[in-house]
Amino acid sequence: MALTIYDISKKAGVSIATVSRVLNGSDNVRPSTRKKVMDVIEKYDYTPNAFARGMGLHSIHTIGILCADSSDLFLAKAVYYLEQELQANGYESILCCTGYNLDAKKNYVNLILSKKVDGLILVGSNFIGTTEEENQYIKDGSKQVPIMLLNASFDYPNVYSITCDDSSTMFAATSAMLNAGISDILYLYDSRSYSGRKKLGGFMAAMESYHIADFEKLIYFYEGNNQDLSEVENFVEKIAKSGKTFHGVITSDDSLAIGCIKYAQKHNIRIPDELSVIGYNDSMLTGCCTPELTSIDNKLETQTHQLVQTLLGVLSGNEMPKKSIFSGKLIERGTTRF
Amino acid sequence: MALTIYDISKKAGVSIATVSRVLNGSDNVRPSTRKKVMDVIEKYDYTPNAFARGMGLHSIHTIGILCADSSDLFLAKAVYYLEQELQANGYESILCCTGYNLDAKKNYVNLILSKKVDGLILVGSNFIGTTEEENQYIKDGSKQVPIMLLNASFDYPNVYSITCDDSSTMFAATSAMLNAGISDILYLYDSRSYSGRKKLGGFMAAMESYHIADFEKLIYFYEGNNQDLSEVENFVEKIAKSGKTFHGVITSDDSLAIGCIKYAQKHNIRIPDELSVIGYNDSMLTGCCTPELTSIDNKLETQTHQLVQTLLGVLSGNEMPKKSIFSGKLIERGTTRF
DNA sequence: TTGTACGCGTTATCAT
DNA sequence: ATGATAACGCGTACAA
Repeated sequence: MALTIYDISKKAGVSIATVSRVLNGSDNVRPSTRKKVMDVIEKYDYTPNAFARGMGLHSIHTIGILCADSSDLFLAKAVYYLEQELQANGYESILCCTGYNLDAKKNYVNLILSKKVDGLILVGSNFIGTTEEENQYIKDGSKQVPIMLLNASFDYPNVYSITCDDSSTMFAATSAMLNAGISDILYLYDSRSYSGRKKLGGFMAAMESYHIADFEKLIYFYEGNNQDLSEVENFVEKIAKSGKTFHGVITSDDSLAIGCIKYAQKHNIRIPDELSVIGYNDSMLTGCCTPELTSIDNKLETQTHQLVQTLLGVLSGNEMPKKSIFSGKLIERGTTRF
Repeated sequence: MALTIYDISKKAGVSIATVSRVLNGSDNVRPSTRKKVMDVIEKYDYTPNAFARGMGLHSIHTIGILCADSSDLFLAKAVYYLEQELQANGYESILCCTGYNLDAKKNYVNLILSKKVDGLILVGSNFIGTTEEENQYIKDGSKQVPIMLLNASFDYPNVYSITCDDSSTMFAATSAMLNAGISDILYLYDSRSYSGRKKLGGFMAAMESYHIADFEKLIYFYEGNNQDLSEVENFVEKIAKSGKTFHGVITSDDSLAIGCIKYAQKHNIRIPDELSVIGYNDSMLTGCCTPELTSIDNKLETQTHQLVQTLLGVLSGNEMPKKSIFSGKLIERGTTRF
């Protein structure tokens, strides 16, 4: 059986209150007493029981992190940065992988809230639906703890949003391609999430502002697993075989772009001479192909930093910005020549 | 303030003991009483306080997961599978990213143990050092809870190891390349972890058994970040420029193999005609290059499944295998022709 | 500066 | 089948 505060107090010849004071760094304890207690604590390697502690304190410096799939390149990196920054600030994190089912997410939120976490971070815009009904679970949760949204935005008390301006970033990227004289652009996306809609919106706005006719016919939604690059390649091949022609590709995720490059290489389509490609997220995948993939850096590390700082501020009772919006940046590599 | 079991008992007109019985699915409750209580619980959306519960139960079905870097492709996937399987079995997981510093890991283990987790999973073989001293923290931890090692092995009471037989798998892969008539093989690795040493050992054993002379001169340790593929490419280029020639490459990780392929493509070296390449982990990177990368599948999902089942068995007090070893498999794709 | 005693919300052990 | 009550280990007023 593990030692309790009573055992320590007895061995040190003081009361439990004194041990508690030493433990929690109270000033009102004589140095000699403090040392006496510390010696015993260290000798027996005593650690206070987290449950008993949490009961009184009503918090144990723990943040719940929810993400759909921690093996997704983008989400994994986000989780990593978040965990690191929280840790550095004395917080621990409970991770839950919810999958992409909105119903399941609701249950996970309740589950993790019952753990009395101090805050909740929802990683990825797939946590935000389009209807009020779909977002009710966020409203409910926000009544208990602050909820932080990474890469998504939702207006509600005690809900804070950190995003990259996907819409205007995508607008800029599309414009760059259009300016380079490429107007038959295939747009590939695999998520209708908040962020996914913003990206698509930015693309469409750019196409419209350049008065490109019938551009919608080159917009495709990919249903499959974006980690299966061969499947993506086949998807693109089908589009090409259906008679559609395109000299540019813009995708909502690097993996989709890689699939396009694979397609092009298979058919000896030269990149970027005959086909220009832009991905999204600026992940490690950008470096795995030849030529390397032009992509959009959405400043993930900056976002996660801001998120944790905002959360810490909220938990300290400070007034913090409800929305923090960063600008993405087009990182030009070999698959484009603008 | 959240409702307590007292509030519920009062509203339902029963004692807290009865509420507790309903909550914990005891049989000794009259159906009508159970329904009465359940109605109140649902009406007020009551959830028992996890801390108070943990105090009594001495556990709250939580497993600590430690990994060096949750954004590493292999580790991320492992974490995902583990979290899913634990969740499916009613366990939650606390994730900590420790980094690769052995000292830091020690602190994290203590930290997470103080949270009263029911077990500890160390993901990745970098948690095992070569000296007794380096592994002391595992011995210490195992006195409190069972420790599960994924992709590493360590002999000690209450420590369980799940591994892929990296050594013999690498031996087989190397042999396959040698049988294809390629004997000047560049071996690239980026980790001296338990698993890293096994792989290297398997490679060397194969080379020796085929009596290849001076093969050690083509073994290189890559110090950099394996997610930076261009850096890997440069590393390979330097080796080639130093006068070394090789017609085969075997790496300890897919990312290193991709770097080699990038090098080859840059110099118009035909794959697999002039250069055969084998990676490790069978990650999504295998599909991102043309031709696709031959790699070694180390059965990660099988391993994580076995790990969780073993852990659950141990927690239930069953006698479980101390070591579970699976066989890896060479997945042949376009970068080899055996 | 230090100690006493109570409260936190459960579960578990007795009675009834 | 149900109720009363004692732990569980800690933080913290309040007292000394």
